[in-house]
Parts: sequence; structure tokens; C-alpha cells
Amino acid sequence: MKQPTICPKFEKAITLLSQRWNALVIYQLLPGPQRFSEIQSAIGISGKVLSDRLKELEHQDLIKREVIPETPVVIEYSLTEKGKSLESVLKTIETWSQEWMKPDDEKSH
Amino acid sequence: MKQPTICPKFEKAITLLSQRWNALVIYQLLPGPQRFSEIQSAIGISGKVLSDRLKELEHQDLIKREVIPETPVVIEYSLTEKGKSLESVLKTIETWSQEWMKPDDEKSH
DNA sequence: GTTATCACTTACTTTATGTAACCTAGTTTA
DNA sequence: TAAACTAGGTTACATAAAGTAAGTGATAAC
Repeated sequence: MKQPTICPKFEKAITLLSQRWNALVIYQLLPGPQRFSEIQSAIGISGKVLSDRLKELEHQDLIKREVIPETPVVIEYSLTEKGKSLESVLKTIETWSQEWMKPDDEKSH
Repeated sequence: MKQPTICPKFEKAITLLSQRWNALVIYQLLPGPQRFSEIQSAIGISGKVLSDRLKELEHQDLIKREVIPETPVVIEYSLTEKGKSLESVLKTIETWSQEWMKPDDEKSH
């Protein structure tokens, strides 16, 4: 029902980046490792969905989860090489947004 | 409930690109104008959601809708300058995907 | 021993997306 | 002339994804 016009790798990348929160989570981790609650409050995602996303992104080898056996135990999320490599994409989006987006002060359309 | 750590323009761009189908619709229009049913069958989106997306993207001045008074009437969607400027973003994603994604032959995780 | 925090999970609600049938206008087919 | 077809949608209904809020288990502070 859908001819394979689009490159599967590209489509997979688009699916990844089009999934809500994924790009923001990666973006948030660019400066360095962060903990669950830091990510959560920084981007305003619900705990439930963040939990899902972190698992999925870990599964896709974009981030890694590290349990640091301090006392109390600390859990840190950080980008893998693959995750870090998305910086180029995010920077391009950032550049584009500076050029073309107006901040929506006008909440009422 | 969310400190304004993230640039609003960037966040708006991310919201745009994170909305399902938006990137693919723009991508599909990069080579030139297309009609409703062409876009629909090319990317496998439902008519309902495509209708929504086209309106929204038009409202955001990324695409334009043109009624061509042939017989029968033809409706063409094409990118505006702002829409075309997203090519840089999409190309970066494409490049990234070629380097880092493996096509998911392994549908069973 | 009550209260608090972190990193979640679970149950439930709301929103987004998908499916399929229908609509309007023009067009061809019989 | 009527039935059927096409393009570009819209509407009603079903399912999937996301949000909300409360709960859990481990540890620690008061």
C-alpha cells in the first residue's frame, strides 16, 4: 500500500526524530550526563513517557544508563557516540530556527 | 512548571519537526509541487491526518495550496521559501541516517 | 517511626492517529 | 440519462499514544 520510494534508513531516522520528546531528550543530554529528574524538569515531560523514551533510546544505542553505586545510588543517563553524532542534526535545526521561526508570543492564532 | 531553559524558537522548530508526518510531507514536496493523493500514497498517511497537516503547514507558511483551474480542477501543494529552507535540516538528517542507522530488517526486536 | 527523595510503575483520562464510509463536483461509460 | 469513477476532502467511530496522579521500594534525614 506504500511504494518503497523513501530510503529505509532515512525513514527510520525521521521516525526516531518525529517521535515526541526524543529530540529534546537528546538535546538535553548534549552538554553531559543527567539524571532522570533533571531531564524531566528541564523539558517538562511526564515521568511515564520519559521512562519509556529512555528505555527506547537506550535500546537504540543512542543513550546509556549508568548506575553509580554512591550512597545513595545515582542513575545517570548520557549519550553514546551515536547519540552524540545527532548534535549535527540538532545544531542544524537550531540554526534553522534562529533564521525562520518567530517565537510564538501570539498564542492566539 | 518548566523553567525556560530552552530557546523558544528552537523549541518551536522541534515541536514542528517532532509532529508526526510533518518532516515527511516537507521531504516529499522538496522535488516539486504535488497533489493531495500523490503525497498520501507516497508516504502512507491517512487522508484525515494529511488534511490536518497540510492546513497546519500552510498556516505556518511552510507550504502553499494552489487551485489550478484546469478542467477538472487540480490542487497543488508546494513549498514556500520557508519550507524549502528546511532542506538543509532534512539533508543533515539524511546524511546522519546513512552513517548511523541500520535498516531494520530485524523487525522482531 | 514519620517524612522525604529518587526512579520508576500502575490505573485512569485525554488527545492523536487510523479506518472506513460519505460528500460534492466534474467525467467518463453504457 | 443514469451509473460509476475520480479528486479532494469531511465525518463518525475505534485504537494507540501521551498526560495525570497516585503508589512502590529503596534509602536517608529528622
